[in-house]
Amino acid sequence: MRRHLQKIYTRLFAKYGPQSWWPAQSRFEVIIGAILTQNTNWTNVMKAIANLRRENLLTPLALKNISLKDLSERIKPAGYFNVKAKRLKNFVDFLFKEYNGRLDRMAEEPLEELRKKLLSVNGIGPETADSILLYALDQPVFVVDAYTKRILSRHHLIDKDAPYHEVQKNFTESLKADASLFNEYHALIVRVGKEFCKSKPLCDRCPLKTINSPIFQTA
DNA sequence: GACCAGGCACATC
DNA sequence: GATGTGCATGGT
Repeated sequence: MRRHLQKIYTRLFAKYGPQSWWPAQSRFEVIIGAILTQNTNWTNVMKAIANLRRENLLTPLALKNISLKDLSERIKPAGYFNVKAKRLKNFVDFLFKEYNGRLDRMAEEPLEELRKKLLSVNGIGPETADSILLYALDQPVFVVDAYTKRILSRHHLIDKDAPYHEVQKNFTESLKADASLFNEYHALIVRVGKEFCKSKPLCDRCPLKTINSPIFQTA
């Protein structure tokens, strides 16, 4: 497993180079994006964030003060707008309740404790929590997403419905706990996934096709 | 007009 | 504990 995961990273980095994630202008914007992108194409999320930016709504205080209805109107392009407006509100309420609305205070929380607290917020699951920890707070936490599972399971490195934590463990046990490495690795997985995981003919041209993984040893 | 996208919570068995 | 379902827009 370790060798495969290291090889996949090397291969992806060689092909694509640094991705320099997260595409956002502030830590708070990273968190907003992490919630809005749940099961949603990033281009739709960008439209929603542009709407928020236009009205200077990308701050904890602004989102605290806007009504649920007004917020959902503005994030419509991101889809699931009623659910997501509530989730954004839930996070902001949490931020004010626990940290006086300040991300710098939240960032002082010990990592494990903070992760637990984030997961207790309704609408923040493991991937969103870990995205916040890694991409907003620069903590060495590996983010697992649908592409991660799809790619590893297609290479027969994990079961296709392996639980989140199991998949994550493979990475943390195989790699140095380095935030910038985890940052690039996840971004690269999304990059290659978007490009090559859409159909079987594409899959055959994927840069990961020739890694020395079980699926190609037995084929 | 299907099908999919950087999930998550909740109902039901 | 496993499985199913609702949530919704915009691009291919």
